Amino acid sequence: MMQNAPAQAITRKSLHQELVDRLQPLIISGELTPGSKVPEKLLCTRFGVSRTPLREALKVLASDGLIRLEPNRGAWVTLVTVGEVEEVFPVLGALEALSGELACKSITTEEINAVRRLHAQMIESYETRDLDSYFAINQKIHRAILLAARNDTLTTSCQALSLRMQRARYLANMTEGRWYAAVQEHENILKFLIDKDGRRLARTLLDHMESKRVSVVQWLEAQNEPSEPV
Amino acid sequence: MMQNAPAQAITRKSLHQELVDRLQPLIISGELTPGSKVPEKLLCTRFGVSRTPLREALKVLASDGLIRLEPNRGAWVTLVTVGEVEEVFPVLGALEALSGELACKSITTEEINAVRRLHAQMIESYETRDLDSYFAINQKIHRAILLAARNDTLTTSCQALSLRMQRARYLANMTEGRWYAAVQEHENILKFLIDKDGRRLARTLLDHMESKRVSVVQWLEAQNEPSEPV
DNA sequence: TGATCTAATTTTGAATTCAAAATTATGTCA
DNA sequence: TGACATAATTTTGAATTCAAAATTAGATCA
Repeated sequence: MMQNAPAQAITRKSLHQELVDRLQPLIISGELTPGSKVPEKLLCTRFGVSRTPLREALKVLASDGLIRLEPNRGAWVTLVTVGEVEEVFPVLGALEALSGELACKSITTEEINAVRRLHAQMIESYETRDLDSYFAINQKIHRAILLAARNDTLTTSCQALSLRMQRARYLANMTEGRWYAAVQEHENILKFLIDKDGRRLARTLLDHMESKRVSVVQWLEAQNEPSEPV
Repeated sequence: MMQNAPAQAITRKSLHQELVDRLQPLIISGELTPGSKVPEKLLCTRFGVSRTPLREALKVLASDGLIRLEPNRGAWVTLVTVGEVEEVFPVLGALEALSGELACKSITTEEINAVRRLHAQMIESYETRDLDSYFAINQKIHRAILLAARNDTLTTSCQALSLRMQRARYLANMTEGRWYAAVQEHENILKFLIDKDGRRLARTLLDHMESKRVSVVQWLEAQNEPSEPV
């Protein structure tokens, strides 16, 4: 009947939402192996919940494209394919460009300063070649611009797509040259944001995303070289 | 390792997916009254299913923004607010603009001819003042361009947002002037598509969406005039 | 009358149960 | 042995059950 309450039992908001929030990082981080089956039973044990809320969460994650449901065969962790990257990045580019444009219209001085500080931190991470930290701060900058756009729908859409790419982007090992270029792009992003030049910021964010796309695709193709593409 | 069968294999739809597909039209059409509670019990009876798959479907619809889940209080049909429209249309505009740009790169002559025919039909609906038909064909044109863009992610994102606006757009009674202007915009859309002028097509689609936004907001505000906004 | 408290009822959230499908294991025979 | 068929087991999908929360109805009293 009642299962013993495991270490960190979940009590907060709706259980399925909590599970969505907990499963996402497992997928992004690769702890749930891409291409593998979602271990329903194991996850139930781990989170101390029954199958009902877990399966509700899986339905939501499937509609976000993080997992794929095969009727009568279970749930599978999707893997980032070149085709998907080629599809998602242009969309993400368009959305980030919009976020830049809108942000320039409503961003406050304080918010700009916050981005300025984040940028400085990111440069520091770049100089010490701390990739993890670099990625994390990078994310924060993009998110800060997104929030300054004052459009929750845009934020949600961006985040959903971003999530799908995050696995790949995390793993994509930057070359020295690409890394340098990315930092230069970010200098421009900061500049145009300070200038509140929406047009140029949008353009730069679009190009930035296109560069990321190229970089991620290159990495993926290098990965697929030795083993099988899936 | 695990190489799966072709994606388009014989996939019976899962019950929850079937329910999502069935509930969407009920919400779009307004059969489920905006702002009202989702009648869980009634829907179970109507569709002859238990609460489990229905509730799974509701979670997915909630993540699409068509309903809102209030913990311990049930599911509520969301209503289109001015704020939401002001948020969604710009995003939809950016995505449709992208779709136009991409479509110009890959659309075939046959597909252009299909749009041409749809356009002609739409003009006919306009001339006979058949609003239902006009809306339906209008949708098909936008969808045809979207499909020509060859980007499933873009299609999915657009459709999801479009769905949220559809209720409002459906109800928005066009003024004679607005309707005429919309038809003119569509003349340009067709022209730039035939010319494969991605730049101008994108621009036109963006402006078109902006016009729609204004039109829908006006209608919504007229609605909110007599009664209370919720 | 109507405001407030309490009990009954309904609804919700989630665990459990159960049938159907898929997977794995076992046995048969060329 | 190994290809195939069949039985046992596991997994999945969905109905049912049950406890908790919310809502409604009813009673009490100022």
